[in-house]
Amino acid sequence: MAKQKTIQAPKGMHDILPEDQKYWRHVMKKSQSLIEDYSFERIDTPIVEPTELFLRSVGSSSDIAEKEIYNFKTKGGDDISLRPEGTASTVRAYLENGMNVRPHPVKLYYIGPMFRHDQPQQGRYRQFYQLGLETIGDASEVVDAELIFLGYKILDSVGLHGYNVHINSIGDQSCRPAYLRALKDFYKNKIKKVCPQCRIRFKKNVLRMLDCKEEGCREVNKEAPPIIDFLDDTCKTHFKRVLEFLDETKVPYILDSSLVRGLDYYTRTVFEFLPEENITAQSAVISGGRYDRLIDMLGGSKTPAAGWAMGIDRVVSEVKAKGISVPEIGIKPRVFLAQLGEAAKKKSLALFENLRKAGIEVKSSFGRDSIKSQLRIAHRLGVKYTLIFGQKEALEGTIILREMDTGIQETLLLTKVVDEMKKRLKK
RNA sequence: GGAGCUAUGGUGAAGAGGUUAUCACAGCGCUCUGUGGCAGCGCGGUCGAGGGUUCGAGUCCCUCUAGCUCCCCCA
Repeated sequence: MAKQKTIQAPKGMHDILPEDQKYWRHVMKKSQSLIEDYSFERIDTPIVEPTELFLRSVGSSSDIAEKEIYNFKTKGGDDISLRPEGTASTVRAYLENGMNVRPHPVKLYYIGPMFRHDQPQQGRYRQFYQLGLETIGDASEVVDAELIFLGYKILDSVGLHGYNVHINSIGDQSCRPAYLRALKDFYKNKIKKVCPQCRIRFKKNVLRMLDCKEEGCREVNKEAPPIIDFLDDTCKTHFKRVLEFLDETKVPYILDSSLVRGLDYYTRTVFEFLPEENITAQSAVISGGRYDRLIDMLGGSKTPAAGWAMGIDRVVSEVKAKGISVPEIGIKPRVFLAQLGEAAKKKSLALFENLRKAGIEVKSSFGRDSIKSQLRIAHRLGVKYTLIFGQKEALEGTIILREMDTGIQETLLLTKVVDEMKKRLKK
């Protein structure tokens, strides 16, 4: 029979191999414990949702909706999408499960894979993992600040330092329209100087013109009126107070009037965590903001909320790149149980379990037959002792204990072996 | 959507048109059911896929696919 050709993972998707699991576990454990200390509760939602949920939340003119969404029809004809982010699902679950009657704010977090049909490159995958926080039902500035502070603490706790919070306010329904008009006026007679993409943005979403990276556009944008000047009193006060809270927390932040974010649902505060140096399009490890209108956009009553999402893949790859040491996963064995012959093999399983139950870090390789290969494995594992359990021993009810460093062997009674091992390993 | 680079056993590499594709490490097996850390021997690739040029291609050309990277954009 001809050899079958192997199958690759879908484009932009990859496996997380055993040797990398410790980094993932480290990042998730550290962040989860901090988040739970701040009384966020975990929520898990389906990885697919009705496509309309994302179109309504993220905005139909956003890149996510226009070209990055994985959508398909079910056999029943429903239009379904793989989730491109977590906030919409969380809010949907909040509304659907009547969480609006719980004491507010409702503080939720999620961890899981997200999907965007995008061109893969460094720090950017079609399936990637996010950890996100949402605080629903509290309009006060301290919420924004707490979220940002917590993000900073999380990066710190996994061992990543040197990140700045880039922050801006993009106003709300009452003051943003005036700003958008001003922006339109500003760009009107400069339209031939900006890139083609921006000409489209001019019609669809002027705000996005501000964070265009094209050389020509950046030049133009320098002259653009800053949104701060257009914030109304409540938005301005909100922003000011968020910054005051941040001053207290000592989180390093940078005011960035070009930061507008790609999702339509944001109001007022928006922010990104970026490294001090070598900023690229994929540098943001955490980003988020306030979204006071999303919940009513999704059919709830008007409820203020704020949140952020962290790209776990990016954090993990930074942790690896920086050589931060993380705890190993699994036991490092101190005893190897080698067995040979049918009789011994049969009894080995029970013996292994007895040793394990006694708290002895033991490994074995039951499938192997030759003592030679078993000892070789024992050696590679770096165990201190190997227990050799053969035909003869199984018959006599004994077992050989070999000290690996010296090669000294002695015979023990099978009934005594667990106690003896416990005693020896204590030293 | 646009651009560049890459693609040889599991991993890392050699092979710059010509006999059975080389090496290291790892894996597995055997020598060896009774002993490891430097043993010996063996197994496993048809060279990303498909076309083309040529007497002859891993080696040249084309297309596709994937990986990496950049633009766009995002976590």
